[in-house]
Amino acid sequence: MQIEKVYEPQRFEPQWAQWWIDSGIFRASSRAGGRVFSLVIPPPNVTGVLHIGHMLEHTEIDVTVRWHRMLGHNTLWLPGTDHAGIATQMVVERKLAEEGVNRLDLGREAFEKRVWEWKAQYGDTIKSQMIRLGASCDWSRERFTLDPGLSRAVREVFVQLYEKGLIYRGEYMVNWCPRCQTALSDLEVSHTEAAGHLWHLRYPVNGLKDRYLVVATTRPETMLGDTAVAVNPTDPRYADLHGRTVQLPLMDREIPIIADELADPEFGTGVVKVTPAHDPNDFEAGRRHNLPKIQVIDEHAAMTAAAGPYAGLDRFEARKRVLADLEKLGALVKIEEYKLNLGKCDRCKTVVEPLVSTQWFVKTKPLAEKAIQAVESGRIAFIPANWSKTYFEWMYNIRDWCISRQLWWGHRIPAWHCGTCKQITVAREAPAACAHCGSAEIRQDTDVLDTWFSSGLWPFSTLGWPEQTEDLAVYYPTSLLITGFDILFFWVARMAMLGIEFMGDVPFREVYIHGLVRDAERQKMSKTRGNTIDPLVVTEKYGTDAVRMALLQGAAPGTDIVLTEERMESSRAFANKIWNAARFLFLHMERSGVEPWVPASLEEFRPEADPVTLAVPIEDRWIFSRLNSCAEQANHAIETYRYHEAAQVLWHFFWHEFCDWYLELKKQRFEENSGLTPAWRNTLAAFETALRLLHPAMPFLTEELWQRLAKGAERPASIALAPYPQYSQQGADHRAEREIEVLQEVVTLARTLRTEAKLDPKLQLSGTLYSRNAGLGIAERHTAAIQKLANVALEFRAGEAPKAAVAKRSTAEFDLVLNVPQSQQEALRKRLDKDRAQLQKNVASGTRQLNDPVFLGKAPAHVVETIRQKLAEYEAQLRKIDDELAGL
RNA sequence: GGGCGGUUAGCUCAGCCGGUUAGAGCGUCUGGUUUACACCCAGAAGGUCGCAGGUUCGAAUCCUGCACCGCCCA
Repeated sequence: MQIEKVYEPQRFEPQWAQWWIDSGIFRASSRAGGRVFSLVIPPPNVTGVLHIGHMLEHTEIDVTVRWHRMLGHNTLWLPGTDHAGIATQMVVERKLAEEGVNRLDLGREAFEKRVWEWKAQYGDTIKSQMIRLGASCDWSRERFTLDPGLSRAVREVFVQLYEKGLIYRGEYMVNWCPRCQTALSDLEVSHTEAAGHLWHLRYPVNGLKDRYLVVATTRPETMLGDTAVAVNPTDPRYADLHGRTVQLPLMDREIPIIADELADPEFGTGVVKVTPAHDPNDFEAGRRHNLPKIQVIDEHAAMTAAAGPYAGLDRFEARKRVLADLEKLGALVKIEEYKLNLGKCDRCKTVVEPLVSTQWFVKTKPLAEKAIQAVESGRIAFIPANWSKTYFEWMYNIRDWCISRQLWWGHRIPAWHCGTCKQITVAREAPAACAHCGSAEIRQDTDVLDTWFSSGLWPFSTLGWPEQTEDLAVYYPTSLLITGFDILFFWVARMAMLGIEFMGDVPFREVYIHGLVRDAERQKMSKTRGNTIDPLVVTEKYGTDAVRMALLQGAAPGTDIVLTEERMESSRAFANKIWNAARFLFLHMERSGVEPWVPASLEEFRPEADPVTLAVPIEDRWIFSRLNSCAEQANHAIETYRYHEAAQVLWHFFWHEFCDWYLELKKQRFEENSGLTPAWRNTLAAFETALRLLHPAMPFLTEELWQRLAKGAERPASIALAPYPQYSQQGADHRAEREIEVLQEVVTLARTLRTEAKLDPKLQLSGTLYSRNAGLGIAERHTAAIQKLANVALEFRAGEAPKAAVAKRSTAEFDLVLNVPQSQQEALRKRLDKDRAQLQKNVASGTRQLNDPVFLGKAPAHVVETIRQKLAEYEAQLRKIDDELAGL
């Protein structure tokens, strides 16, 4: 039974990753029955690559999913990808540009073909990466948003919403990206602060000599499209001008002065220019006052013919020329520095241009109301709960959703325009004729839908809707969604609205919002900063399990995750520790002539008694009690998404209980050629149980070791299908825990004393342990173990240590005196002084409380009692220290 | 402008529905060539819990204000 000296995950991780998929153990069955746990993946971009944020997300999902699977639940993790309209189209366009081709030259059909080719080439990258990282999803149910079934769902939803009047088409102000050549929703525009200017322009009032109005603008080029100026109706400065006109410089156009709330009397001069074609607020004002819209900037951000002499110029060039010309006219009266908010396209960072155009919209208010209600009533719960506030904030202020995109990669809008009667036919399948006039001269709308429109259906479209499939019946609503806050509005909110509308029930019962992965300086990771961590690179370096553990350790709900090389190194050390614990066991198994073995039933295991003494070895009783407690904590932590706590509990148990104490105690017990004794069965069962506890967090290592351990036994095919250890009341052995605690206390006492006295570690010492209570008897039972672990031979005496004893150290229960040379007195005195100060503080604080009648009157009895006991202990310890100091 | 969150050991963070001497990992220091592991073992040092008030017998924990940092929405 050879096992390599050092943990080398690269040797076995890829094999298990592949075996898990090939063996189909993560395939869900809708007919399996039992409690259901289902979850859909937040679909990554089909042509993208995994970044460390995905790995965090997938690790958290995987821990939860594996845990449910081990609990025996009917568990489904449904994977898949998103077509990511703009992003993917951009990538392919860039690729074409390298070949000197643009998409318009190519034509729509040929372009779409190229994108599909691209998808075929790169579409499986994510999948292979996820497999490598051990994601336990059901690949037989993998979906892509442009699959025929999901496309059908998209058309069905579009048609139904249209028929309900919740989708409309109309001419409105939208965010237009001049580079992507498409409309964007409000969410796809990110606002950044930028240094700019506020230019003050002077417009002469017609019919009043020497009377001018001064307007301030950050975008002077739009003045070419001004069709009014506005003053506040309550502003006395301009009350006499209502109904008059001004003469627009450069264009020499007469435009009205209107009274409208749009003008804020407090801001600037209190007069604003009104450009209904190029500003959303002005657009609304224009509607209120029936103003004409003059479009002076086109969809390429160039000036239109309506801009007169500026026609054809780029918007920024036009700005310079307009300013220069205004200055010549003396119409530019002031320039101020100004911080402005620039709206940029999320994808390409081009400054968006507000343009009036005809687009499709979803009327969101009625959908949002139900989605709000679902969270208010608790049918959807956010974890951490605070995220519901952000959700409500957005939902209450929701605006209609522009869903049409002037792209070629996506779901084509199922609407046909009639060339004859100009009416629109919306249909699930391509109609032969116009539904209104019967004309065959119909053409499908050229726009595609916002990608989020299709991902909004993800929790049910992936399960087969609109077919009433078995999967849909069993796995919808999904149990949980784990995702990032950055897509709370884009995706989570839309799924909530659409799921409730079309399924009549919420799409998920809980939403766990994870944090952001940051670097050692707490910086966000980004390609431009160059501080990204490639999951596959670090996985190769440290092992997937170590990276997972490193991520989990930081994954406290509501906080960001700081991932550093040091943290991954220490996690690898943990993995190495487990590896070596296994190695230790395997070596001794060989010496003892023990074959790999696991219990026939992996449910609860009861440690067996020694056939001679008829007693269960104390360390076995203890480790099973500790396992029981660890199981309780780990289950609770995973159940409540406290991944950091699960990681910590498992880490501490394995390293500092199983390795530091249990295996150290076991070392003395192994015998050559003993065969598979009850004690061996206890040890192997304990180790096997510990591996199962760790499996959701570290699937590869635990599978590798478990398979070696369980060789030949009747058992599940994989540790992933073995039961997750559970707490049981009978499993708690308080007497065994007390025994080992005493042992630990005495051993630690002796070690501390030895180090403090700076004694040769190899020197075998003698000493005396004193105690006034039953602890003495317990310690005495473990004389041999104490001797071995602390290298000290003890005598045991009832009562207290002699006052004058030197090299003495005490706990509440014990005094330990080591027989050491007299030369250590100064070191001892320093330590005693320090301990004394702390104890005096404690005694003072306890005494104050116990002398306070108000405290005694109001504090609960058990608190008072605890303090009373503690105080007595402090006082006793203090007396002993005083005695020892006196003896020095 | 509106909203949310943070400030605890050198670093990264737990703890916060009030109640023992505030914890962990990493780092630091001291010592260690015990045939599982130096990716290790043993031990130690290190914190006025951002500041100022308040509530309470009792506050890192609850309330108010302030400062600084971060994020989201307009």
